[in-house]
Amino acid sequence: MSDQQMDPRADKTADKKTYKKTLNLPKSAFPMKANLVQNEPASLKRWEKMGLYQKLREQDHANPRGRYVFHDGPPYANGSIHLGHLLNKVLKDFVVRTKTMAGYDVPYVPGWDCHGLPIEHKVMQELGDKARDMQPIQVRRKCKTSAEKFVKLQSGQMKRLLTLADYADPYLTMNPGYEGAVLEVFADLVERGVVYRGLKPVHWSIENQTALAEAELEYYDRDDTSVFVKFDRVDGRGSLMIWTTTPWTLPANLAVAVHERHDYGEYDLNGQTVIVAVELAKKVLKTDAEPKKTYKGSELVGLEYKHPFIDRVSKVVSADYVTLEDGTGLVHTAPGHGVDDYQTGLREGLDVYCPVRDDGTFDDTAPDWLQGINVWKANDLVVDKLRESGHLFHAEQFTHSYPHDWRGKSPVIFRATEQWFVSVCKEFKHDRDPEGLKSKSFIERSLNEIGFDRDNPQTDAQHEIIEAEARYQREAQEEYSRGETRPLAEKEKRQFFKELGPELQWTRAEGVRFIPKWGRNRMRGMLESRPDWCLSRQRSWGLPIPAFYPPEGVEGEPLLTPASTHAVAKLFREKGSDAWFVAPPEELLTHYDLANDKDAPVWVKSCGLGKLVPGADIFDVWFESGSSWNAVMLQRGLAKPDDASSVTDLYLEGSDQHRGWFQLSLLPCLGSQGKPPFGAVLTHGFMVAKDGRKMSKSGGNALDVDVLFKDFGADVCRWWVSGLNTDNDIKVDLEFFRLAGEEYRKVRNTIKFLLSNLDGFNFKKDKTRFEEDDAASIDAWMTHEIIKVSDTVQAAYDGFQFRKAHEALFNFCNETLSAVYLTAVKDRLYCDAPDSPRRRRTQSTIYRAATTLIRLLAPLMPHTADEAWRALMGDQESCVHLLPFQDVDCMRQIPVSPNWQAVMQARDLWLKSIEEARQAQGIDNPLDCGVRVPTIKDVACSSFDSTDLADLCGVSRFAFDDSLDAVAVDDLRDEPRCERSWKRDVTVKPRSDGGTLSDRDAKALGLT
RNA sequence: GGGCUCAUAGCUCAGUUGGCAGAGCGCACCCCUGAUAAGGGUGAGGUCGCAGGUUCAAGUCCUGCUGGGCCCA
Repeated sequence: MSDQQMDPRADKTADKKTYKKTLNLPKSAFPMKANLVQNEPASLKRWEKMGLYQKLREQDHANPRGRYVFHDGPPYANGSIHLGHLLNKVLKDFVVRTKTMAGYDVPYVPGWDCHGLPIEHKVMQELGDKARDMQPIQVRRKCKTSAEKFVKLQSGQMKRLLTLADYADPYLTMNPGYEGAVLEVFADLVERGVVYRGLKPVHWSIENQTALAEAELEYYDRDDTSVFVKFDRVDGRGSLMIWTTTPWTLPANLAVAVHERHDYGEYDLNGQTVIVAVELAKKVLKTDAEPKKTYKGSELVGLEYKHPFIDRVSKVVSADYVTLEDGTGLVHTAPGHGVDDYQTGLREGLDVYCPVRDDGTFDDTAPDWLQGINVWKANDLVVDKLRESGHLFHAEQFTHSYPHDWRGKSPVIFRATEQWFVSVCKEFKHDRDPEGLKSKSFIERSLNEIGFDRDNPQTDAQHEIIEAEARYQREAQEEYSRGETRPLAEKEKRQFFKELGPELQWTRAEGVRFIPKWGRNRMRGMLESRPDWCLSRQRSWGLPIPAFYPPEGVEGEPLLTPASTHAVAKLFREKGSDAWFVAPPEELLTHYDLANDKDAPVWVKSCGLGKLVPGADIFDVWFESGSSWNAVMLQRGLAKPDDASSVTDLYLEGSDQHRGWFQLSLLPCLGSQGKPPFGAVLTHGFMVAKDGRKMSKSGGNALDVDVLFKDFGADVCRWWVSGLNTDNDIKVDLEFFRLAGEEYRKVRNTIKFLLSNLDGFNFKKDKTRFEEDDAASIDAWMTHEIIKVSDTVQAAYDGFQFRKAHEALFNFCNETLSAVYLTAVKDRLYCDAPDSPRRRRTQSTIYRAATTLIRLLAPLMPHTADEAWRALMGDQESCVHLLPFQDVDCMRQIPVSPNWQAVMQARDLWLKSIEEARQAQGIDNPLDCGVRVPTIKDVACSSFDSTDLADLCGVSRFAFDDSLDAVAVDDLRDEPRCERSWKRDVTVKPRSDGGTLSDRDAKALGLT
C-alpha cells in the first residue's frame, strides 16, 4: 500500500464517488426545522376540526380506569395572560393529558372569575365623571362587556398554549346558571346557621368605599405620624402614656390595654408623673431614671382615665396581645378601628364605636373640629390639638408596613360596618357526619379534612388511630404470610373504629393529599388563625347577597332564609343576577312560598313582599369562585360519585391559593356537602427574576407571553415548564427559553433520526421476533431501555413529577438513543442489505422506541408529538392524542442478558482508553482502532457479539482477551479498509466490481 | 413581627434512612463529514449561603444568623 493510499482524505474522496449511493441512508419527511410558529396553529385547527376534546369524551372503551376529576381554578378575566398563567395552565394540561393517556376520562372545563373589584375599578376609571350618574345596572353592563372581552383574549392565548379543554363551553362566574349554583351553596350555609350579620371593623377602602377581604390587600411601607400621648388619670395622680401610629383613631378610643404580667412603672417627666412599661421606659422617655413606683399590669386594670379631648372617662383593660417590642406597653384601644381592639371590646362590653363614615370623613358624633374631615387630614389636626392641650409627649414620622387596597394602591383603614359573615367557630351538624358526632365548626372540620401528618400525630385521637392502623396492618400481613387471602384483620379494623365512636371515626379521615407535602402545614396554620369570613362587599359588579330589608318604619331582621335564598337562586338561573337591580321584590321572590317558610321573620307577612327592600351588598368574589365545585363540577355531573370522600380528585394552583381558592372552596364545600372539594391539592411556586427577586409588571422584567409564542412556540415553552422544579420559586429569563429551545431541537432531531431510519420499514410486515440467542444483542438491551424509560416516565407522570419525566425523556434521547444506541447501529442500518435480519431487528427496535417515545412526549409537546406520529404512521389523519401510552408489557417478554449493565459500565472505561490511545498513537479516526479488553468479572463475555461491542465503541474490531489486565488499543491503519463501510476488517479484499470491500458489504451488494 | 419555604459546579437542578459530592446545559480540547443550521469522544469546575452544636462520620440532624419567595400582621 502506498503512502498516498494511506492518507485518510484520499480514501474518503474515492469512497464517496463509489459507494454512497449504495447505502440505506436515512430519509424522512419529518423536517429538522420545527417552524412551530406556523405549524402549531395548524395543529390547533386540525384538532378542533376533528373535535379532539369531544372524541376523547366519547371513547369510553379507551378509558379503562374511569374518570379522573380535575377542576380548573378560574383566573381573573382581566388583562392578558402572563407567565404565571402560562406555568399554571401548562401544568394543568400536563395533568389532563398524562391522566388521559394513562387511561382515564378527564373532562376539563376551563373557567374565569368575572365579577369583582378589579374589573369594576377599571371600568369606573374609564367612565370617569360619567360614573357618578350611572345606575349599578349600567355599570354592570360595562363590566360584563369588559369581562367578556378578556375571557375571549385569554381563552385564545390558552388555546395557543395547546391546552386541551372544553373551550366550547367554559364556565364563567357571571353566567346565570353559575350564579344560581352559588346561591344554592349559600342557602346551605344559611341552613347550617353559620351566616350572621354584625358590626365589625373591617379593612375599608376609602377610595372604593367598600370592605376588603384579606386577599384584596397589599402591604407597602407608608410614612405616618406616630404619637406618644398622655391620658390623664381621673384620680389626678399623673397620666398613662400610650403610643399609636394612627392618631385619627384617638377620637374612638374607649380603653387602654395592658398585659397583666408585664411590669409598669411611674416615672417623673418634667415634674409630671407618667406610667409606661419598665422595659420600655428608657427608650420612650430617654431616661435612665428608676421608676418611682412599679406595678404589675394586673394592678393597673380598672384604672380610670380621661380622654384627652373628648369628655369621656374610660378604663384600663387587660389583653394578652400587648407586647414590649414597641410603643409604651399601654395600648390605645378603639373597638371600631381594629380587630384586636374589637375582640377586647367584646369581652369588656365596650361599644363598637366608629365615628368615621363610608367616605373616610368624621361624622357628627366626633368633636366639631373633626366633623367632615378626612381621616388622613385629621391626623395633623389631632396632633395639633394634643400639642395645644399639653397631652402630646412626642410625635415623629414613622415608616411601617401598612395595608393598601390591592388595586387602587391607596391606604385602607379599619372601620366598623354592618356586614354579612360566615362564622368559622360556630358549631353545626351535617348529614354526612358519623352518627352521634357532636357539632363541629368550620375550623374543626377543615383541620380534620386536611388530615394530619401520619409521621407527626398531635392529638390523642391521632396517636390512637396510628397505633390501631399499624396494629391491624401487622396482623393483616401476618395473615397474608400464613397464606390467608382475605385477612380478618381488615374486617376487625373496621369494627374497631366503629366501636371507638364517632369522634375517632371522624378523625380517621385519610385527609387531603398535599403536593408538595408542606402544603398541609401551611394550610393548617392559616386555618387555625382565620377570622370569620366577611362575605359582603358594597359594590355593583358581583352577585347580590339575596337579603331583603324591612321598609322605612318597619323594624326587624332582614329576610334571608334557606327558602328565600333558594327562591332567588332559581330566579337568577332564569334571568341572571341583573334582575336584582331592576326587578321589583315580588318578582325577585316569584319562586318563594312565604306561607310555608317557617324561618321567615314575622314582619314580612304583615308587610307583604312588594314592600321589601333588596339589599345593596354583593358577595366577596371568593365566595363565588369558592363555590365552583358545585357550580361547575356537581352541576355538570362531572363530580365524583356521592359516596366518594371528596367532590373532585385534584385542584392545582399557585401556592398563594392555600389562603385563597383552596381554603375558600374548602369552607363552603364542607358546609354544603360535609366533605372537601378536593382529594388532592397540588401547588406550584411563583415566577421570580433571574436574580431570585420578585418579578414586577412595572419593573420591566416580565416577559410577554405572546412574544414567547412568536419567538419560541408553545411546545418549547411547554418543554421549559416540564423541566422546572415547580415546588418553590421559579427563575425566569429569556435565556432559559433559548436553552429549552436547544433541548427541544435535540429531542426533535433524535425523533427525526429514528423516523428517517424507518423509511420503507413496515412494522407489521417486517418486524422481527427475538430469539433466546438475541438476549445479548444490542437490540435486546435497547428494548429494555425503552421499557425502563416508559416505566420511569409514567411513574413520574403519575406522581405529577414532570421534571423527572422531562429529565428521563431528555436523557433517553440524548444519551441512550443518540450517543449510544443509534451511533452504534448506524453501520448496520446503512450498510447491511435492506432486508437483512439484523437490520430488520434493529428497525423493529427503533420502531418500538419511536412509538413509545412519541407517546410519552405527547403530553409535554402535543404539536411535535402529533407531527411525528403522523410521519411515523404515514397517515395525516391519525392522532397520537387519541391513544394511551404505549403498552410495553409485550416487550418485557423479549429476552435480555442480565450482563448488559456491567458491559455498559465497562464501556465507559474502554472509551476512555481508546481516547487516551488515540492521543498517544496519533490515530484520528476511531475506526482505525481495534480494542482488546480483559474479560469482565462475573460476566459471560463470550455471549456478546463482538460486532455489537465494536459498534458500541465506535471502533472496527473488538475482542475479549483473558491474558490482558488492561485495555489494549491496536492501530489498524496498516490493514485494508472497506471502501463502503470504512471499517478495517479482516475480510476486506478486492471484489468483482473493482472495489475493496468487506464480506458483509460485498454480500449486501450481491458481489463476490 | 408571625406561619410555610428555599439557598449544592458559570447556569438549571439531583442527592433516599447521616457513610468517598452527582446529572444536564454551557465551556475547553479532539474526532467525524453517510443524522450535517447535525452526530460522537475526552476534560476542567464545588469551603454544599454563614456561624456554632450533636456524631467515629454532617450537603443531610439541631440551634442561631444572612439573603430570597409566598401568605399573613
